[in-house]
Formats: sequence, structure tokens, C-alpha cells
Amino acid sequence: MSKQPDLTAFLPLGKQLSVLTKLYVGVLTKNLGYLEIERHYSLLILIDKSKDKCTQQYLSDYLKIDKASMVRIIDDFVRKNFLKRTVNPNDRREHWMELTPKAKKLMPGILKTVEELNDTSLKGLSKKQKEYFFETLSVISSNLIKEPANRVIINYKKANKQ
Amino acid sequence: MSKQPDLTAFLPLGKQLSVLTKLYVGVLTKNLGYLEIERHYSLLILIDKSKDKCTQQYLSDYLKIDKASMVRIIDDFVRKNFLKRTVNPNDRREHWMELTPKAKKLMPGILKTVEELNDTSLKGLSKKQKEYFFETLSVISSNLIKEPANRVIINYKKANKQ
DNA sequence: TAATAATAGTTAGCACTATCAACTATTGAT
DNA sequence: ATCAATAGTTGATAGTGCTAACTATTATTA
Repeated sequence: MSKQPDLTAFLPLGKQLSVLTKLYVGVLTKNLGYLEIERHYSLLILIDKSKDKCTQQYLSDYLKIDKASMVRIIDDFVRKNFLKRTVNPNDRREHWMELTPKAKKLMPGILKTVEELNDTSLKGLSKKQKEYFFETLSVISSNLIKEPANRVIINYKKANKQ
Repeated sequence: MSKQPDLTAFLPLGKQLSVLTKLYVGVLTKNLGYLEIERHYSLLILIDKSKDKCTQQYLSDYLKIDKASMVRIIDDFVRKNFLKRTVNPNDRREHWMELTPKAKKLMPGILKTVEELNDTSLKGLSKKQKEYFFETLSVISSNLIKEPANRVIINYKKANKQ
């Protein structure tokens, strides 16, 4: 098959983004392969970096994960001793999430790996270009949020073999 | 929950990209909701825009979809009368994909919708910023390809309800 | 030429996921 | 006091992409 002309202009932007995501996730899970968990690192990071206590609802909204899935993810993290649930005494419907000492000890490594991989991803770009890039992501997001849409199921998972 | 500081710097870039992808796919499937197919539009576009005949292997490589999945996707498209398989007479292992007249008739609409949504996504950005953006995507891709990685399963699906 | 390897495509089976819908518990509103 | 809203939980399920083993065909090489 001979070389193709650039089809970027014709293909859905979402396709490009999904291929990139796949690439990134592949590298990240490799770099954090020593952990017992192989996904949802952003959940830990969000909890770690939040000023206030995080409820499950808040985490669901922020990370765009539906609340039923969130329950199961957190169950898993609690079972593996990364998270602890506490009932908010002022509103007993809410559960606060907290990192366990075990997770806290691992966070610097996780944050470092993520930061480094973000840097690696953007290597070779000028400061201006990096700024533009994040700005652009945010613009795309606000552009798309205005449009009518279907809900979408999305699922990234480390493959078992190879 | 009070407003959070910007966590962009700490979260994995892949998380941002996946949220954006989800948004985009949601809008695209909505806009193309009149079709019998609700995914893999890029497959049709790639076949349509290719100079040469596309084999399944080529399509798998280009779109980063494994060949077993590709068989099923194409089976579905053939059943719905969007694609036709032909055996390459010079190498009977290869199957060529071709759009059916029905699909050909639909392509202008699909291409237009994709182009418009790409434009909508980037609305408000300067020409320079758009250029930078695609350049950046490509840089990220080549940066990440060099890194050791796990294989990743990815899965986008239009949700049934709402 | 015969044997072996490599390539394209196919199929069965399966593990796994995120979702949906229905549910409990708690709090807010009227 | 009643009804509605919110946070979280659970069981069941549809549907996905993968793995591994397979056929058919072509290329290699001895």
C-alpha cells in the first residue's frame, strides 16, 4: 500500500484524540506497573490535591465517571487499602474519601511519574506552544459542551498479554 | 464543595484527552444519528479517501484496531450494505474493501458533518493556534511512540439511554 | 521441488466493563 | 407530616475487544 496523503483534515478529531489517549495510557500504565492498581490514577491525584474532602458525587462529576462505576472503583481501592470511606457527620448521606497512609506514601512517586510523562509528551515544544495547547484543549471542551450530544460509554483498560 | 484550583498540571494528560474524546464522540454520534451505524465512521472515510484499495490489515494498522475486531466491524458494515469485500486476484489472501453505492451516496453528508464538527470544536481559535494544535498532537504522538508501553484496550460506545 | 515460514483473514470463547434501573438512607422543602 | 431530592449501593446485563487457535494463500529456502 503506497503512502497516503494526510487525512487529518477528513477524519474526526475524536479519532485522533482517542489514538493519542490510547498511546498515553499505554505508557503510563507501563511506568506505574509496580502498583497494584492499573487505572484511575487521576482519582487518587484529585483526592490528594483537593483542599476539601471529596464526596463520591464530586469525584464522579469532576472525572466524568458515573456514580455507579465510581462506587465500584472506590470499592476496589478500599479493598486494596488505597482509600478510606468516612461518613460526613453533618450530612450522613455523603461519604468522604481519604487516602490511606499506604496511598499517601505512594503519591509522590505517582505524581512524579505523571508529571514526567506529561513533560515527555510535550518534549520539543516551545513554551508558547505548550500554553496554546492547554488553552486549545479548554476551548475545544467549551465548544463541544454547547452542542447536543449522546452519552458515550468509554473504557480504557490495560490489555492482559504482550 | 468549593471551587478547585486548576489541577491540569497534576492530572495525566491522557485523562484530559479521554474526556475530550468522550465529548466529541457524543456530539458526532448525535449529529450522525440518522445513520444505521453509530461508530467507526473513520473507517468509511479512510476507505473513501484512499487512492489504493484498502486491505483489512491496512485498515487495522492505520486506525489502530486489531484485526480480529476489524473483521467484526467490517462484517457488520457488509451486513448493513455499506461495504463490499473483494478478493485481490493477485494475492488471494488479501481482501479489498469498497464502499457500496449506498455508502457512497452517504459519504458527502458524513464528510460534511465531520468537517463541521471539527470546525465547531476549534471555533474561536486563531489560524496559528489551530496549526499549532495539530502540530502538537503529532509531536505528542511521536514522543510517546518512543516510550515502552503496555497495550491498551479502548472502547467507545454510544450509551443506550438519554 | 518439497518443506517451512510468513501473511491475511476468520472464528469461538471469554473476561471484563460501564451502564441501567431499582433500591436504601438521609436530608430538604412545603 | 408528607413528598421530593440527593448520595450512595447493588444486581443484572449487553456488548466489547482480546486471545488463541485455525484456514487459506503466498514467499522463502534448502
